[in-house]
Amino acid sequence: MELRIVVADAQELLADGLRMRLADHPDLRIVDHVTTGLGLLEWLEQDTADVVLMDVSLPLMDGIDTTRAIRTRFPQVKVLAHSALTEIEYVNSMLIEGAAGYLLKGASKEELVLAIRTVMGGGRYLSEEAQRSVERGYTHTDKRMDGQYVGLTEREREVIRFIAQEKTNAEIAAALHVSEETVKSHRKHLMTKLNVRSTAGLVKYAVDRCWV
Amino acid sequence: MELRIVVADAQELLADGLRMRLADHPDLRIVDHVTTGLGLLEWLEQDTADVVLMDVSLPLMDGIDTTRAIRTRFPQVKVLAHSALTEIEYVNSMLIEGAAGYLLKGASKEELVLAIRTVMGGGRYLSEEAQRSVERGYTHTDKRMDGQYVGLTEREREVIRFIAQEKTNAEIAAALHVSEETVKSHRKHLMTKLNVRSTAGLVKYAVDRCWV
DNA sequence: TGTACAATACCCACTAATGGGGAATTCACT
DNA sequence: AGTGAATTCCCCATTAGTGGGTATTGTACA
Repeated sequence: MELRIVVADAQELLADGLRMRLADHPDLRIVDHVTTGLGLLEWLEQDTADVVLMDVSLPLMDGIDTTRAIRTRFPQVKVLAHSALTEIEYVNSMLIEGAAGYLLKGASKEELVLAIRTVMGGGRYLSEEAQRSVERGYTHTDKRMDGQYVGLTEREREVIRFIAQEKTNAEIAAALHVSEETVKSHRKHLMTKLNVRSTAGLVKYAVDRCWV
Repeated sequence: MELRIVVADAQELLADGLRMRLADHPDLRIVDHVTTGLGLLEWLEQDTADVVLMDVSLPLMDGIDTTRAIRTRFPQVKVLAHSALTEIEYVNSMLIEGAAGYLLKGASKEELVLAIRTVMGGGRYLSEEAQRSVERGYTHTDKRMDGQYVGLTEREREVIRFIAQEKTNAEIAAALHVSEETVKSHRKHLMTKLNVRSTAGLVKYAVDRCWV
């Protein structure tokens, strides 16, 4: 009857903190922690878990992509998002990719336990701010208030990475062997999809997803 | 003979993790944790500490500014930087502002204890990557290899905050009641001081220092 | 008491980026 | 065969950003 929990967070210290908070719940056992999304997938190849406490901002493969991979390859594993980010973009993305809940890192011990038990019982758990974020819709602009999730293409991901690395359009065009016009086009699509007004918004998105 | 340690980190969970890691060192006691720089200063008004484990990225007042304030107002308190950031800009800034060491968040239990004992013994402790960062100099460009720290002025801080918030020059100019040309001028100075090539670099800096 | 420097504000010229509008190609999925 | 997504490229008008300056004020300090 023991729940096997894996923590996916870039900070190992955080896993220790979670262990401490679950100390008086012997049935909720943190069996291991991984620091990257890819690491988590490899771990799940070797071992089993009931629930993953998944940060959105993970190196190598972020929480959103990793959650999608888990739904495909390990559908029996519950994903409980565990992040400091409250933006609708991330909450929404995680839920669409299959997360059973979204817990903020500032949550209390009691909320942590409640969230884990809720998702293991087949329910959905949303922290208050995550719930508000979903209800409020996109904050950056007036567009896309439907909250519809639009994924980025591979090419768009490449371009936004370069942008966040302070590359100019010309440099990106050279690196991708396309014309500068194409890069501008991708940039335009990125801004529309992510509902941002400027490069600043693109950079913050890339940073949040550890794409830099 | 007990060392009083205060943890300043936006994530409370991290403080719990540190407590766990120091569990078998009864003389190293984490007496409290605060989640903002301002909160730390208020705490020090009321109580005493021997050492502060200070994250660079703190809300309200970041680790760099808070360290400067501590050196002035509580010079007897040792500051040990504890961050995930390894960029020379942050390592350098913390050391110049008076930090006695720079520890990475991925450090082991043993390194944590060593770092605390070193700074309490009057020494300076630098994590390997922090040491390399200092030696390597600025990474963004070829300029400022001397590693000299250049602080930002109040006005520059205001402007970089607006930029990271996706404001246009016209909007910033209106908000500050100056001409658009002045905003451009500040932007130029910011890029030179921070050694970045584009808005992307400015945004990342503001995000790292929790100025957004 | 200069003078040196930092901070702020401003101007001009040039380049880059943004926001409209399209459009052609390929490829996958009906 | 048709639809749609992805990628590629183009034009044009406007705005933003970059890099070269200058002027004023105030402060620090030799």
